[in-house]
Amino acid sequence: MARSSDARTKALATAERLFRIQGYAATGLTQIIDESGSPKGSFYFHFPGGKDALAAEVIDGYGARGRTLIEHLAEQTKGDASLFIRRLCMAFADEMRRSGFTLGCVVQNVGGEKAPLHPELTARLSQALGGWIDAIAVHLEACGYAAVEAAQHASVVIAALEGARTLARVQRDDTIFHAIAAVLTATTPAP
Amino acid sequence: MARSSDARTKALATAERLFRIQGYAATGLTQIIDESGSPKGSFYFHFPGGKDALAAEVIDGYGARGRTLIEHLAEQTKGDASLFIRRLCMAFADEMRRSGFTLGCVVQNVGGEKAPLHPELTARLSQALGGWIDAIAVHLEACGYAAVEAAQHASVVIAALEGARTLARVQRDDTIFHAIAAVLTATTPAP
Amino acid sequence: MARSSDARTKALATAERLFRIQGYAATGLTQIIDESGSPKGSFYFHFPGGKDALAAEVIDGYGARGRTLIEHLAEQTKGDASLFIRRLCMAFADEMRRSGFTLGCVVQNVGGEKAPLHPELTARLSQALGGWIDAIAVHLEACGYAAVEAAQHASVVIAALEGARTLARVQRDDTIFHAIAAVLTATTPAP
Amino acid sequence: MARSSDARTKALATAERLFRIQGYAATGLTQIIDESGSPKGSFYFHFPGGKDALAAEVIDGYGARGRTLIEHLAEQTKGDASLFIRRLCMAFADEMRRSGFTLGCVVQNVGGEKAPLHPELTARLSQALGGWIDAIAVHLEACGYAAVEAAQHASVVIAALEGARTLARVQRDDTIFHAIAAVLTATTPAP
DNA sequence: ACGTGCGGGACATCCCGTTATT
DNA sequence: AATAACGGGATGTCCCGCACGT
Repeated sequence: MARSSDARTKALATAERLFRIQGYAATGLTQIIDESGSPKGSFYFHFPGGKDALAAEVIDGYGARGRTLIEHLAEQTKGDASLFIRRLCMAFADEMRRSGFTLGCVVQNVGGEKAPLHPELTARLSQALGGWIDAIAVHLEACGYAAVEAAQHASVVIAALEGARTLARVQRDDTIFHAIAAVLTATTPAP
Repeated sequence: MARSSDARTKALATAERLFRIQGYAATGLTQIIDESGSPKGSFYFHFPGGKDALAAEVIDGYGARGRTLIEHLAEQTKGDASLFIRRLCMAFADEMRRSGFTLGCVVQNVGGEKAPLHPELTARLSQALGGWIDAIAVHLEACGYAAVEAAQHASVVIAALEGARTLARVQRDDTIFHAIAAVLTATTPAP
Repeated sequence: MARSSDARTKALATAERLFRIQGYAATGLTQIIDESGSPKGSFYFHFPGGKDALAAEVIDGYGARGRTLIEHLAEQTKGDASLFIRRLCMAFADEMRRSGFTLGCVVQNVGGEKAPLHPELTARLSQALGGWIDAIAVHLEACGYAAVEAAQHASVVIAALEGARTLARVQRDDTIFHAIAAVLTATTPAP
Repeated sequence: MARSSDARTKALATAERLFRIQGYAATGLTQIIDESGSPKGSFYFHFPGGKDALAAEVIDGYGARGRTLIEHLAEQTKGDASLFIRRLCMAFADEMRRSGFTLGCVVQNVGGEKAPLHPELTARLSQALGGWIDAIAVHLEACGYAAVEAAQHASVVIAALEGARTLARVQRDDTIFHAIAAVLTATTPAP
């Protein structure tokens, strides 16, 4: 069965990258089309809803992949909440370093421009965030956290990592991720 | 005619507000001029460097005011690190709630669009962040933290609060600030 | 919809006319678009390089058409250099008169604003001029001039005609073209 | 007696230079004011008529100085029309070379943008040109030319020199001035 | 699914001329 | 005679969304 053209896929990947680096408003459709090498004429065939529809798909995909990463890490660190958090922080630090401190978070960048203006997109962003927090909370609970503390700690982990990306990009330094790992594992129960 | 008009001040205040709500690229000069009621013709008289120069001043002012707020809170909570952190989180939560979950952070929004692309602005953003972290670290040390731990904890506080704004705006909920207060005060030394 | 629209052609023709009357800087893109009736939205589709790219094409076209005119006149005056020069001067005088003494030369007008500032455009202008001088020199040689004198005389003919346009426009009088014809044919070999 | 401020003089000199290099429309008042170092606030005190009034004075001054140069050269070459023309051409070539092939003619540049649009300025340009041609014609007559031929030859000399500046700037080469000297002295009466 | 072209508006920037103040 | 500030418009550029035809 023929899979749908890769024009869609390439446009989505390029848009995600540019949204993470430049944000939503600063990224023009022209730039997305040019850099993705995808054809210009059929953009509105693939994305009838235009730039917002593309952003919606980017958000969903980015959210799902983030959740998958978390679950993958959780499986590798069964029962050890401290190790899990450290691994998660290091994953963020690695990506940041490898990208030359250029990659931000789609949720943060798009949310910072659209949150109060575009309810539908904001709901999607909230879902992405919620998915990550849930996945972390599930694992923390499996590691011995009480339900309420697990959810609370999970949300703080995500908040800290989100903010850490801003710090790391602006300071061009990834030590903040180590700091978070240290502080947020200080109270974890022994595995 | 007034010798020194308030056009500059009004433009800066409006720009700061809009940068916090919409980000940098999504905020047009026209919107700043219109909403601030400042004159159009003399914009480049007041800001010869254009939009970037205006952003630079916004960043510096925002950074300085943030530092002042932190130092003010520190004076009110002498010796009590836990109380200080809780007060700080509540200040963020209050502003977020009062703004209807619309106000983000200048550093986060501008940094998310400019960090890897505009070194001069990025340096200013880094200075603003550094000022906040320093001010917190100074106070934590005064509360009994060792120097290294004080700096580390201070940077995590800022990272968490930065990220919390993203969460709060997107989820339209300020409980994240309480979660941060709870988690980050779990290990503070007794006053 | 026509597969290949005439918007390009119309924009180029209008730009040439306006450059000849008003020069480059004084001619706005808006005026070109308005007067040519060509669509605004697709201007940068047709001329991705903007105003400069349009000027480059205008220069090339104007240069080529000038050369064609010269070669046409040369064919009509085989062996008679004096007649050729007189015909050429009269062609300039006719156009000047018919335009109500408004039409200058693209090379002169664009060159006067860009010559030292824009090397690429200047090179194109030089090519246009060189083409005209070459075409004249070739014909003069065919009329009995020695190679060196042919090239020299050709360049003087072009210089005089260029300057004559300035005189004619400013004085609203085309007698200068007759003066040039008289002076520059005083030394031509008999046919 | 106190002479009027040099702000006027500096503005006029700078405007003349910029008009010769860039033309009228491409030269902003801001640039004139900045480069001349003259105060901005009092520009409209010195030139109540604005940019056009300044241009008018530039033209008059440029025309008068050109006429003076011609008369000076004429005095140095009494009775020798051929030497006079050669000296004149060399003066143009020298200035062109010394300026790095950047200086055009005020009459040509301003006339090319304003001739059909601004009768008053055009009249001034015509007067400047007429003054030069007259001065040359007077001298040629003194060298033995008949009145009609003197006037005719004078106008061709000016036309050729005007056009030569365009060629020289665009080709970055001053040989055209030598060519003109050679061709236009081929028929001069012996001194 | 894709290239070409259109429509109209917004962008940051810079312009020239005029004020009130000194 | 110069300053600081304004008014409003124009600049070139680029945008997003949508037509066509293939």
